[in-house]
Amino acid sequence: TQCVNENKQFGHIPGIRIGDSFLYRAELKIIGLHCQFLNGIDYIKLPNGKTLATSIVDSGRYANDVGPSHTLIYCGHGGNPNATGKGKLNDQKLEFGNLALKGSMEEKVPVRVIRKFQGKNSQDYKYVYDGLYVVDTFWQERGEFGKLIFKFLLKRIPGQLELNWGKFLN
Amino acid sequence: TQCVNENKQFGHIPGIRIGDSFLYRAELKIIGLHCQFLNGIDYIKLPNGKTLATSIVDSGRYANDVGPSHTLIYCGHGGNPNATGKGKLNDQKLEFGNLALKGSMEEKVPVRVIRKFQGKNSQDYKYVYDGLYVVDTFWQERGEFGKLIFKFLLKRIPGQLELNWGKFLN
DNA sequence: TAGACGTAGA
DNA sequence: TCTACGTCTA
Repeated sequence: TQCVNENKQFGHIPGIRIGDSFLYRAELKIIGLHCQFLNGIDYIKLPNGKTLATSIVDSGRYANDVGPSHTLIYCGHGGNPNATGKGKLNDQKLEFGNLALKGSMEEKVPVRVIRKFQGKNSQDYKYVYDGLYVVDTFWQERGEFGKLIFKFLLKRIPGQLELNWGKFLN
Repeated sequence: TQCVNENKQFGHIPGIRIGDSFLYRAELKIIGLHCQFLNGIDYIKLPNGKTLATSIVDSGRYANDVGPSHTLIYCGHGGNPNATGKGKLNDQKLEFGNLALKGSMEEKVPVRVIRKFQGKNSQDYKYVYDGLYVVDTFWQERGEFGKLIFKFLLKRIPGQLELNWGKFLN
């Protein structure tokens, strides 16, 4: 219970390099890379009450726009349980992780991005640290289930080690 | 994905001592103490097709009969989803983990026991290795939801380091 | 108490 | 696809 989490931090985590891979969300949490078991967006609440995102995980469950490029469109959370369209559907609200990503944009504070690479077999996957991104902008649109969702455009900070996508996709 | 799991083993795990504690089920899996994320009963299938239990976790979610003694009554799995009485209720079947515990009894192969000690706060808990037990006998009875459940009586093998229960309960 | 980008195995 | 003694936060 005395987890690294209590010292959540922005930016790179000392000792963790871009391209480092992990098998379990629990590892990300212990290491401090992403201190949430299930939630895709982790954030810190500042003394002034404002929240800023520290890290996001793209695991492929949401309709994120992802690929071997330097930009990433990440869906907000809430409203569409499990992204399956089953359960109660609601418009997403600008709260919690969504609000934190907006805060990160306003303050221009970089967000760690962790990507899940999924192979053919369900057990064949990895979480890979992809480095720091800046939230460029965000907007609302109708999701596949007709409800409003947030979309955040993130841009990878230039000059960071390139991720070898081919190494993880096979 | 190359997990220790592929070398599941019976008996003590080298390097792990009675009283060692852990925070996450994922740790137990990585270490090889209990190679199941959620399931309470882990087992090995022998070449002859028979299954034997390697380890069980008592997390307090089932109506196990537990206490600082050298015996333990462990409920079988299945039939009562989440042990909440909600969802489909069925009689438990003598299959999977339940069948494996029966096998362990017949072959007198010791089973590792891991206990979850839960404090007042939900985050205040530990999984503690309690050593090796032998399945003494088992029976069926009606559970609180009217369905048949299995109960396994396990006896702690004498001569092992005593667990300091007071250390974990507070 | 519900809800969240969880994992593995049958 | 489903279920399984998950884990945290709001």
